[in-house]
Amino acid sequence: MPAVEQPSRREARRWSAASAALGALRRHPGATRAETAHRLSMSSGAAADLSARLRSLHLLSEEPAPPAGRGRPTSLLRVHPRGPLVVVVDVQHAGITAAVLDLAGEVLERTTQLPQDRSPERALDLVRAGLDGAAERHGQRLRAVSITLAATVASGRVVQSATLGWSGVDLAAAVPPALAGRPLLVTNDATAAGLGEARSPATGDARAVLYLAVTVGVGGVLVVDGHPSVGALGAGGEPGHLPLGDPALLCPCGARGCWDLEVDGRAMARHRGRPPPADPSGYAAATLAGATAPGSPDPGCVDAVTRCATALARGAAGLVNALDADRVVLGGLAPALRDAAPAVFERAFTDGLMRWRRDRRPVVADAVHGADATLVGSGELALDAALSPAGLAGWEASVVRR
Amino acid sequence: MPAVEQPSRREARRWSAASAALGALRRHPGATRAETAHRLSMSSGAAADLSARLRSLHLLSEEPAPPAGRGRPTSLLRVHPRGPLVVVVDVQHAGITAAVLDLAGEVLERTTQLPQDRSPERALDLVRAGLDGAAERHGQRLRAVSITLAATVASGRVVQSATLGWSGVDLAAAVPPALAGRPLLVTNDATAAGLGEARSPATGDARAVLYLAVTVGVGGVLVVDGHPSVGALGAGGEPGHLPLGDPALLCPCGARGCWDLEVDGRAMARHRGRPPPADPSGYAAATLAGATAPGSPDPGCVDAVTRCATALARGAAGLVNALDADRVVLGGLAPALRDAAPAVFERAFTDGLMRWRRDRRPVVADAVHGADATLVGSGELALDAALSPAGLAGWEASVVRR
DNA sequence: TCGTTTATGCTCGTCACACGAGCCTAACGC
DNA sequence: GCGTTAGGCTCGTGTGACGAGCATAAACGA
Repeated sequence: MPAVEQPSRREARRWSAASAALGALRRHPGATRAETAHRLSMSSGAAADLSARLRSLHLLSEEPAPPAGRGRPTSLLRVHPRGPLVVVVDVQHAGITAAVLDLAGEVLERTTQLPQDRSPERALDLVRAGLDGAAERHGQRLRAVSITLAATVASGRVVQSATLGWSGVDLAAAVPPALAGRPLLVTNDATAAGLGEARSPATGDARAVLYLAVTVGVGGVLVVDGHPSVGALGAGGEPGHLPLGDPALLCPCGARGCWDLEVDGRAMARHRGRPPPADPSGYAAATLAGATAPGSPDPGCVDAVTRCATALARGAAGLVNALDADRVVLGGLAPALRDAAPAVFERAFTDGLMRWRRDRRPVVADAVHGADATLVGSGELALDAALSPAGLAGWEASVVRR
Repeated sequence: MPAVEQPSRREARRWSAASAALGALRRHPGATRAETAHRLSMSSGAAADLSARLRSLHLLSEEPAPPAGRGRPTSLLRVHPRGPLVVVVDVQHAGITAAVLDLAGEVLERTTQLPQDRSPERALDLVRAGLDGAAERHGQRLRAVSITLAATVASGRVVQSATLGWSGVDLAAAVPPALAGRPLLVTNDATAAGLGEARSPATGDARAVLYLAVTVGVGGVLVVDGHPSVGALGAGGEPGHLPLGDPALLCPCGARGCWDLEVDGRAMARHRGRPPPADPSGYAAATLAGATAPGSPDPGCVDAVTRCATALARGAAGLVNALDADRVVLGGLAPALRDAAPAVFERAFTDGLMRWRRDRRPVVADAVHGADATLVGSGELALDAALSPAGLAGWEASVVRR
C-alpha cells in the first residue's frame, strides 16, 4: 500500500469546490461554465474565482462558447492540454493493455502486449513496462494508477484467479519508482466494468445499478450512487460465488453450488453431456451459435442455452430482490444469452422478482462499452483518485515545483 | 417526503467540523476533549473555538476530567442536558414502541402500546400519538424522527409486510404537524438492527458487517463503514429473497425458492411433515427446544434444526463470498439455531466459503443488543440526520429563535 | 517546598474560500 | 440604437482552520 496521506481538514476544504466542479464536468462533458456554476449552485463570483484558479493550475481551459440566444455568451470548459492524466492497465488472459486518459476520460494512447508465457512474473514485467513507458512520456502529469485484472482482488493483492492462474500476487511490485507515491488502485475487472457501465449516460439516473457479466462464471458488482460496493477488502463483486446452483457441484473456488457453474460454457457443456471445456467462453459462444443458427438450431444447444439463460435471469432477479437494484446491466456473454432465449429470460426474471417489484421492475439493459468497459471503469476509478481533494492538492504541489 | 433542504456549500463547511466532533463523541462515549481533538487531528486552538461554539449552542457540556498523570487535566465531553433529541418508533406485530434518545444514544424515555386491532390506520394513530407525546414534552429539542417496521420499505413507504399484513402505507401521514419539516427516516427493522449491531463496540473494527436475523424468514443488511447498504429505494436488506432454496417452493413474496423458506419455523414444520404454522417464530422456538432438550432430544426436531442451521450457514457463507463481509452478526433466532447445531453450522459455513477466504474467515458473532437492537439502530439513523451539517444548521436556527 | 516537566487550554494574527451586491459586457431584437 | 437578457468581474465581508506563543494545572523530584 503506498502511503497516500490524508489531507488536513483545511486542505480538503480548499479543494472541495474544485473537486466538485471537475467532477461535474466529468459527468457532463462539454458543459459551459454558467451551466456548471448553476449545477453546483455557485454564485457567479465564486465561479469566476474558481475558474481563474483552475485555469492557472492547468486543470481546465476555457474557450468562448458559440453564442446561443440572448445574453452574454459563456465559455465552454475543456480539459487543459497540459493537465493531469491517469494511467490504467488491464491484465487479461488474452493480453495486457495499458492506456493513458485525460480528465475527461478520453483515451489518449493505448498499447496491448501479448505475454510470451503465463507466469505472473512475466505479466508484472509487462505491467511495469507499460507504466514505465507512460511515466517516461508524461512524467509528473500522471496522477493515479489503476490496474484491473480478471481475478479476485483483496487489499490490492490478487488472491485467486482461475483465468490467469495466479494467487497471492502483490501488484504494488509492478509500479515503477517514477510512479511511486501515486494512488494505486487494484480492482477486479468486472467491478471496474460495472462502474464504467453504471456511470455511462446510457444508464440514466438509476441509483443502484447491478452489473452482471458472464465470461467464465459470472462477475459483477452493485454500483450505488456511482460508487461500487466492494465490501471489506475490495473483493466484492463476486456474485458468481453465491450458492444459487446445484449443491452437488464443486466449484474451483472451493465452495459448492456456485452460480458461476450454472451460466457459462462449463454449464452448457454439462447440460450437453460433454466434459468441461478448456475454453468456456469459446465453448459458450459456439453453443450460442448452435442454438441460434437460422433454420436448423441444434436442440442440445437450445436446451443448454435455455437453462443457462434461466439461471442467469433467476439469479439476477434474486439479487435485485436482495440488493434493491433499480437497473440491471448485462455484460460479457450475458446479452447474447438473453437474446438467444428472450422469452425464457424474461419469464424467469419476472418470476424471480418479489411481487411488489413487478410493477416497477428494473430495466435490464445490455452493456454499452463493449470490450472497453474495463478500461473505461478503470479510468473512472483513477480519475476519482486524481480529482479527489487529496489528488488535486498533490497536483498543485507538482505544478508549483515546476 | 418532507422537504429537508440541502445546506449550501458554505453552510455545510460551517458545520462540518462540529458534525465530525459530535460524531466522534458518539462513537467514543465519555471521551475527553483532548482525546477528541487528537482523534480529529485538530489543533488545540481549533478545539477551543469549536468547544466554545458547541457549548454555547447547547450541543455539549464539559466537566473537569479527573486528573490522570502529569499535565494539565482536560475535560470530559458530555451531552448537554438541554441539547437536541431524536424520537424513534418501532412498529412490530407485538406492539408499537416509541422512545426518545439524546445525542449519546441514551434512551431517555420509552413507551410501548399494544394495538387493539391490526389495521394500519390504528397503528398509524398510535405512531402519531407516540410522536405527539414526545413533541409535547420536548418540543423544539426533537430534531429527527425515525420509524422502523417489520416490513419491506421503499422510498419511505411500506410496500409489503407479511408480518403486519400491510401494503402501500405512507408513514409520512403519521407525523404530527409539530414535527413536520424534521428529517423523517423510515427503515426496515432488520436493517436498523443491523446498523445498531455493526456500530456496536463489540463488533470491533470490521469494515463490512453482514447482519442476518432469523425471525419469520431472514432479514439483514450489509453495513459498510458504518453505513447500511440499502440500494435504490431503501429496500435493500432483503437477503431472504435470494433464491438459495428449493425452486419448487413458492414464497408469499411471489418469487420461488427464497432463502426465507429454508431457515425459519415454516421450514422446520415442513421438514417435520407438518402444515405451515400460524406463528413461525413460536414454532421455531419450540422446535429448537425439542432439539436441545437435555437427555431426550426429539429426532424430528434435531433433523429440522440441523437442516435449517445448514441452510443459514450456507447462505451466510455465500453472501460473504459475494459481498466481501469481514464479520457476520447473527440476530433473532439465528444464534439459537447455531447453538443447537454448532458443528453442522461451522462445517456448512466453512464449506460455503471460497477457499482463499478460509484462512482469514470472518468471525460469526451473536448480536449484542437483543430486543433493543432495532431501537438502537433506529436511534443511530436519527442521530446521523440530527448531527449532519444540515441537522446542526437547523438546530442553531431553532436555538437562536428562542 | 518549590522549581521542573508535561499536557493541555486560550488568544490572536493570518489565510483562503464562499457569498452577495453592484457593476460591466456581449449578444439579441425591435 | 437602445432596451433586454444572461453572464462575468471586482470587492467587501464572514467564517472556519491553522500555527505560534503564552498561560495554566497537575505530577514529579530534589
